[in-house]
Amino acid sequence: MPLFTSTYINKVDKKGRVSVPASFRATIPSEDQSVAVFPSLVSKAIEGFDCSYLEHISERLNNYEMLITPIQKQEPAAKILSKSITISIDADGRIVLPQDFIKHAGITDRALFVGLGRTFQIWGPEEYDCAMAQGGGT
Amino acid sequence: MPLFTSTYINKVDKKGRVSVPASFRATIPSEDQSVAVFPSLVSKAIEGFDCSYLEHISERLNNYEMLITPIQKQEPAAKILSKSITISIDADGRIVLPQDFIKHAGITDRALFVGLGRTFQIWGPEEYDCAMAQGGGT
DNA sequence: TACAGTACCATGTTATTCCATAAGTATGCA
DNA sequence: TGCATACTTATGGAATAACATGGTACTGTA
Repeated sequence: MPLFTSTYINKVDKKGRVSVPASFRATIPSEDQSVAVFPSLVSKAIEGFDCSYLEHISERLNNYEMLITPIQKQEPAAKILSKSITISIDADGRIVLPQDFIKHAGITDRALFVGLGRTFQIWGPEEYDCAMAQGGGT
Repeated sequence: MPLFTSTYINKVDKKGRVSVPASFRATIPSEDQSVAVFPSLVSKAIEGFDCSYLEHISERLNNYEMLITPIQKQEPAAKILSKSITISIDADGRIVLPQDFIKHAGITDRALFVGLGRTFQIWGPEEYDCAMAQGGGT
């Protein structure tokens, strides 16, 4: 079951250190205990996935086309790649989120991990509730 | 293909532990003795199915589209994934239901398993009778 | 030397595994 | 057909392992 599912809330310390939910770690190949993340283009959240998914995003780009296309007209995939970083998961199962990512998501002391199958998101709990209340409810 | 059928009532202990009906276990592939469950989006019940069905739901999502679509506009499949957990069935044929799932279904000390073919539901017996009385009965 | 980043260790809590028992069901034999 | 035996199933409790989290020590860098 290589899917990210469920939601978890973990604490974030002053240095931006936070535990990755154990079930998320289980879906990441044990060889490269690391994840790729970038600030969402459309939400106050951090998007995340395992690193192999980066290649999947890259395949959407025709890199030659990019050479002759103004940056304003380039695909979202280009923007995603330019904003993504890979973070390694330490021996205790934690990652350190960059301060600007934390700021983008409005995270203070707690992080909400949302599993979405092949990808996941990291939210500030309050921001997530707020976003879901604005039409996310079914 | 084996199907979930019939209904069973089993006891739930203080920790949320409950036996999965033997006939349900028989319909789950013996390799991964586990089930996926989530709080129903439309009922006071817990929805359940074998894990391969979770992948089926995941395939409904285009995760790349998700990266450029606000969460408020995402389809129900995203919500299901974000609420689903996979629970392994222990050596004694039991699972542990999370407290918030139990609360959602109004379960106290007994759980009603309802077979629905490819999927099943877990209800509090009283809530089920009540729901069936309100026009659900066929 | 001060700082940021990283690795290491320690602890309380929660979840999982193991063992034991009882009840019910099917099986075999006289 | 009646009775005894062996299984499966459901359930309760206790031992064990995993997880999340806070803190400290080490590393390199400005």
